[in-house]
Amino acid sequence: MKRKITLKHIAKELEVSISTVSKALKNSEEISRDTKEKIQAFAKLYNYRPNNIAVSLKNKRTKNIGVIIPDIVHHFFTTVISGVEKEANSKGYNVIVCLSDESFDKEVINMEMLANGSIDGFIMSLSSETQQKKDYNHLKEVTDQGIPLVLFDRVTQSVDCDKVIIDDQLGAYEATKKLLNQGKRKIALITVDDYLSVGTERTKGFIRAHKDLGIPYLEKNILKMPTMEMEEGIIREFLTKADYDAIICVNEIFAVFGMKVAKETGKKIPQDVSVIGFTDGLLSKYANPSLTAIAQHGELMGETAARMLIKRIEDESDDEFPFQTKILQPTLIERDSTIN
Amino acid sequence: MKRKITLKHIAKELEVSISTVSKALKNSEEISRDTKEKIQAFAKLYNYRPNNIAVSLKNKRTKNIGVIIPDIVHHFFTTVISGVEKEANSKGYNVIVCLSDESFDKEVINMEMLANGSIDGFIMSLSSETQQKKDYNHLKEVTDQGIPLVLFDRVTQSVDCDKVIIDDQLGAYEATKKLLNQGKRKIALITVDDYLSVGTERTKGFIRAHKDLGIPYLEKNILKMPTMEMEEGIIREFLTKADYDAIICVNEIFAVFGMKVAKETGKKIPQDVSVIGFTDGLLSKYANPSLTAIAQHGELMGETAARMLIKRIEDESDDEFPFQTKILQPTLIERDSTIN
DNA sequence: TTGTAAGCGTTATCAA
DNA sequence: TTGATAACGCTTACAA
Repeated sequence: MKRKITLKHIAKELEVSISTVSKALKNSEEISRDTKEKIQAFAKLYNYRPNNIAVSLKNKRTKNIGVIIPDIVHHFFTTVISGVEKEANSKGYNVIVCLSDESFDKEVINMEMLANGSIDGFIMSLSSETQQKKDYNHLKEVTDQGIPLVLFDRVTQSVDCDKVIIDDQLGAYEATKKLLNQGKRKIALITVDDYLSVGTERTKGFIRAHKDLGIPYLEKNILKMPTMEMEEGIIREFLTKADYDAIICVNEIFAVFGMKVAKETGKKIPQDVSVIGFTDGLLSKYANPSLTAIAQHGELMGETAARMLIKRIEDESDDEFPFQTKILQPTLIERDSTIN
Repeated sequence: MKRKITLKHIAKELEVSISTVSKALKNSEEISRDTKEKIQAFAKLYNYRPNNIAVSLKNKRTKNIGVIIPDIVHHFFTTVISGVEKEANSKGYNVIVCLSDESFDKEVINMEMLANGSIDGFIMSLSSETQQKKDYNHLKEVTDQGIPLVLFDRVTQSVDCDKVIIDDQLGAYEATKKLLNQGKRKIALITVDDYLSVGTERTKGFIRAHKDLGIPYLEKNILKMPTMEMEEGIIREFLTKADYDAIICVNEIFAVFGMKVAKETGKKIPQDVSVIGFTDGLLSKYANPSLTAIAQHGELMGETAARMLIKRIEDESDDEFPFQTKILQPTLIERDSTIN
């Protein structure tokens, strides 16, 4: 077993001091060419690499970014990680991923754990429990300590930090408007309870589109699911009883399932019922018929969040620049579940 | 901005030595009750938390696990991460996720980066490029340094380490047998090129099932895709020309798409054509008709890998126990794309 | 019962 | 041009 080699080993072997080795490997002007060459050759031969931990302790920079997300199974979060990874890696950062599992406690624990020196900054999306409790002390603790934080997608007004969101209201607005313009008058909306920021916004957009076009929306056609978790029974019951000619859903799983129930009850898609879902993931693409979707651009969101965070981390100036909220534009991807 | 408090601060404030503080916070018997209480109260008040980096440097233990996977968009890898996270967190470890993007170079870079002290061990699945090149020096370097490594799913014989795989051959074998037993005689197999370990194994299982039942398999009904990436054109062309009464695919994306093409050409599923896919993900569950799938138990795989790794990491005994390869059993989940 | 000092692997300042 | 030393924050053997 080849043990990892350190500056000390090289120094002893070549009978120079540790600091000479350190400088030589940094190609410092202070060291003579001969010595540098000798040391560099030796280091290369033994494949020397500085120990990240020691460097971190010294510099108080870990080059790690902590990402905390509610779950990893929803395609959207996956794409965000992918974007964060990409941007972070290109700037020499690693990504530590923690899952809160939609639990407040796990979110707090993970945050505390990482905040004790493991990372230079956080990128996170709030767990549903956190949004429900409206308890953001753990976030404030972290920002108080001067650790940069970027919230994305599920954010809160109560914490001062950089944010990246998509214009959820606009996404819902445009989807709704499209359907209304095509003559749909009985649109069903399957959304989530208002404590989830995305639920509120999307519902707002839905209502606003109706108002703007002077068409009444049907209160009883709005279903607010308790969480983003699939509960087939609730959706099935709702759609069985409701009178609708279109469905808009807060995520693609609900949408695909809604489509299924509609078909089961003899409705044709998109002729009888048009369906649009949030999140443009694999499900939407490969559903049958393929699903018209509101793309949330998760990868871009991740990249943007990472870029903002790294800028904050690497900002040397003492006068802090003000926090920003970047709002990305959703895109309607038209497929076969709506009339084009 | 509240700066992070250290032992030094507490020591100075309470006019004791740093080691007294350290011991008091560890509830050491050496320290008097009075002193301990005073110190603990102060630490609590100021919310003292030891700096992970300093502890890591001292103990040569980071409590971080590095996970390197080819991509994060395939549902299977996502579930593996989820399993690793779960097991790791429960044992006090964080998970650092790196994506190789199926690239050999990125795999090497990520590994080197993490190997320099950032993690206590690796869990990884080989990138396709690595399996193609058959160059595993980066893995050997790491194991030579005594860093534990657990390979999962895409593994290689060439590296001595713990491994977790599912019995891919068996999965394909059983799926094939089921179809043959139902009278299907013209099964099409959409797999991947042999350089990917999973491709080889699944093809073997397909062929073995035919042999065991004494039924000839159709060489021309086997399509080997260049990678796991979707290339609609290739699959569409293949299925358009082929004469088949069932399809088995190496992943659910291929399967769902295969189903689509079959339907487009007027075939009924499952009456005319039965379809089975590897990976039991969201796509399979919500496809229409829902897809019979060979579950790879990604979450269990992740948990198992993490458990094996942590055992290795925490093993104190000098006589190393031999490397293990755990083989998980796939499960056939029957849905509507096959006759039950 | 408390404190001193060495050490983990680096970097950086200052002295030789 | 090189080296000794202190420092990052913590742990621990040993001394007081």
